[in-house]
Parts: sequence; structure tokens; C-alpha cells
Amino acid sequence: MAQKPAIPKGTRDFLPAEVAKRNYMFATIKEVFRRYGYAPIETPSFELSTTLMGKYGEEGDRLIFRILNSGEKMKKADLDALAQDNLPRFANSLAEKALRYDLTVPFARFVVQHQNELTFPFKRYQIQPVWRADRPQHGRYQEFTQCDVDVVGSDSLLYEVELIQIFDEVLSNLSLPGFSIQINNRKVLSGIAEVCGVSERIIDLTVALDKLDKIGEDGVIDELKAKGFAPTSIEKIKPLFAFEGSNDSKMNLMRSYLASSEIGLKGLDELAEVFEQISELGLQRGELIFDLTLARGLNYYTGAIFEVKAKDVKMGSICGGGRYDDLTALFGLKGLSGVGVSFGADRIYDVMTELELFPKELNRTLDILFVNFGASEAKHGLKLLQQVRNLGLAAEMYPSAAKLQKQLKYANDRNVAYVVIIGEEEAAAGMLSLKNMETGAQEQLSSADFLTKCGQLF
RNA sequence: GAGGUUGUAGCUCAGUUGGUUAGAGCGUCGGAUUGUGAUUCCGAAGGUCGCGGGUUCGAGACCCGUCUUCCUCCCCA
Repeated sequence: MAQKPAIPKGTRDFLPAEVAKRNYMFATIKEVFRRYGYAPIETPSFELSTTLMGKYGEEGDRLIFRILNSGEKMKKADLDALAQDNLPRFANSLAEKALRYDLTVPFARFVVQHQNELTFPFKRYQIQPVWRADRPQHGRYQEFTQCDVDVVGSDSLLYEVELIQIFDEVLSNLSLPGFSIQINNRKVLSGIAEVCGVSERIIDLTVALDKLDKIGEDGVIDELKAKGFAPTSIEKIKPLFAFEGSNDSKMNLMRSYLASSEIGLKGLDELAEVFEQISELGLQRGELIFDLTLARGLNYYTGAIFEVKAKDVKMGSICGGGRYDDLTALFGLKGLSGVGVSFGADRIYDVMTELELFPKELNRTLDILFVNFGASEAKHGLKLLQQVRNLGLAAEMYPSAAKLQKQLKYANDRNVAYVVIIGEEEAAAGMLSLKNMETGAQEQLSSADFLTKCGQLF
């Protein structure tokens, strides 16, 4: 055998059974999005490098797939930059385009570009693949699909509430047994930084705090020390480690902790409003948790921050999102607040596969198989086959008069529901045998009765 | 981007301190008194051992490189 072909790391092929499951998942997600008034849009797989670069921080830039200039454009390569060891500049001269890294930044670009054609608040959803030059791991791919819902042009907290409901509804509809919807607010984090006297270092602070459940209190303190935080600041952070209990009691603790921070209290007010509305509306299977340590690296968030984790599985966050007040400002449109969340389709798929949550009938791509006994019997069968297809059923005839054993095995492997047998005996009697592949039961029917039954069964 | 790890038949894996034609289970294909699957029995096919180089009389086993897998960090869906 020749050298086996391969696909790049972190990418996957999807077999028919997998596509069926993925389509089911996407259909469930879209249906919820639609009912909340979001309409689908699509944007190109690749954008101009300038659109993407610098929007995700230094780490993010490194993970953006660049598209090499082709033809004459290759001559634009900045060899001086290479000689000076300025690799970023060299790379920019080589690649003017890049694969999209997420759907949010392209969306911001989209909104600014089409601002005069849109009605605000503009609600859109977008389900498309994104690419990251990350190192593949469990639940981490270089090509994966995000399902984003965003609304821009309103700062109403109604949308935070709505997005939480969408989290809950989508994941409940997908039968996830349990999941936590963690929420925090960037203003609260700003307040903490203010109280600790490190306002200008909020990113370092929150990144360290974000790791609390992973590396523990000492780990966080060590990291802060390593980053050069003053002992007095670290002392002021310590009370946060005792931050436990119900959402209400956490809110109370934070009210006194942030008493001196105007912005911090504003963040708490926003959270309180969301909690109140959600507790009135209720959630199906999700649990809304105020998680003070939730920070998320994306530095464009300005208000609410969300993250969703599935319970009882080893998997990172399956959804994330938040409010951003200035994202479109990066492309020249100020004063437009947005909030949105993203469902990680591939992780949700992995979780659902692990928990066996996909409906079993999804791998049925054929309802009825007609057994082939040779040209003369097949003739009659082919007419019936056409009528069955007209009823909307997936049906086909086995292509050759192979042994019955083989044809039934084919039906079995394809998970066919019913097999129609028209052999010499049946043809002579003007009947057909209908075999239920699940029970093995078989009955003789006239063509008319068979078609009636088809209409009832499916 | 840093460190570690993995790669043998379609799949899951054996393969003894380097030694003839590299094995198993499952799956696939064929057959078992002529028309009955998923559970029986018999048989067959299928691998230049990820790829490239090196050491050796001799490499699936050892060394180097490379790609890939999974893991930790980083970051994230």
C-alpha cells in the first residue's frame, strides 16, 4: 500500500454518522436562536490581517493562521525586517490575509462596515468554523466550529438575561444533564483592582485570580508575587479567597468589599439585576453561579462575563462570552455596546458523545431497503420504490441480486428500519413481504396496504 | 511558544537482552442442502512495523531528525 494520506494536526474528517449528529446539534441550537429573534449571517473564512491582528492580545496573535501572499505579492516580503530579526513585521509583509480566529471580531468589522444597512439593536447568530494555530489537546482543535449569538446597539441588561436563557435552553434541549453558567462582571474586577490599588494591572490580577480553583490560594499568591505585586496589594486580595456560599451571600460580601469603588458597585448592581430576573424566570437545567474568579483572557469585555461548564465530564468551558462596549470602536464606530456568547460546538459534541446524549435514530439514513431478486422482480419493486420516495421516505433497492443473507446484512449495517422482499413467490401472489429489522417480524401485504402503512409508520 | 508522551493489519493491542517467512481479538471478504441480518461453524485476504537518515553481519526493537497522538504549562471553545 502506498503511503497513507493524512490530514493536518488538530483537524478531523466527519463520517456520515458524525455529520448526522452534528447537524442535529446545530439544528437544535439554531432553533433556539431563531425563537429569540436572532437571524443568521455569514462572513468570509479569512479576513485582512489588519482586521484580526492585535485584537486578541499577544497570545492570540501568535495563534492566528496567516495566509501566505501569492504570486507577485511575494515580492513585498520585507527582507530588512528579517535581517533585523523583526519577525512580526516580516510576517506581516508576507501575509496580508489570515484565517478568522473567532466570530466576534469579524462580526464587529461586519457591523461597522454595514452600519447603514442594519437595524439596531442588531441581533445575529453565526455558525461557522474558526482556526487557531494552537497545540491540539483533548477538546482542543485547530479547526473548530463556533456558534455565536450577539446583539449590538443596546446596553440593556435584558440581553444578558436573554443570553443566559439561551444557554439554558440550548443545553437543556440537547439533554445535557447538568451545567453551570458562571457569571462575573468586568466592572467588579475593575473594582477589585481599584480596592487593591492596582488598577493599571487588572489583566495580570484577573489572570492570576482566574486560576484559583486550579492552583489554589498559595498558587495565586505566588503568581502575583512573581508578577511583582506589592505585599500590601496581595493582602487586600486575600479576603476574596473566602468568597463562598450562595449568590446572595457572595453579593453581600462583595458589597462591603467594594464599598469604596464606584465602578465595582456598578458592576454588582448589574449582576444583581440579572440574578433577580433569572430567579423570577427560572432555568431548566442550568445553574447560574456568581464566580468572582471568572476573568477570561479576552480583554475587550467591559461588563458581564460568561462561561459555561458541563458537569461530570472532564472538559474545559463549552461556552463563553460577555459584554463589550468598545469592540466596534476598534473599527471606527463608537458608542455601540454589544453582548454575545459563543457555543463551542465541538466540545459540546464531545461531551454529548461521552454522555451518549445523541438520539439513537440519528444514524438511520435509510428507512426502507428493497431486496433485489433479479431483473423481473426488481421491475415491480422499482415502481413501488418511487412511490415510497414520494411519500418522503428514504428508500433504495439493493443494486444487484446478491444472496439474501448479504442484502439483509447490508440493511442491518445501515440500520434500516424495514426491508421489502419481493421474490418469485410474492410477485406471483401480487404481494410483498415487509420485514421489521428491529423485531424480525415479517408480514405479507398488498402494494396498496404497504403504501398506506408507510404513510402511517413514518 | 516551553516540557513530556505516543505511533505495529480497518479498529484495540501483543511482540522477551537487536536474530529466519511480524502475531492475537474484533472487523472485512468468501463458504457452510437453492429465500432471511444483528447470536454459530470453517476459511481467506489484509502490515516494506508513521516517515527519513544512522549504528550493526543483522533493526519493529538502539541513536538522530521529522511528522503525528495524547498530556502539563500558556491560552482557550
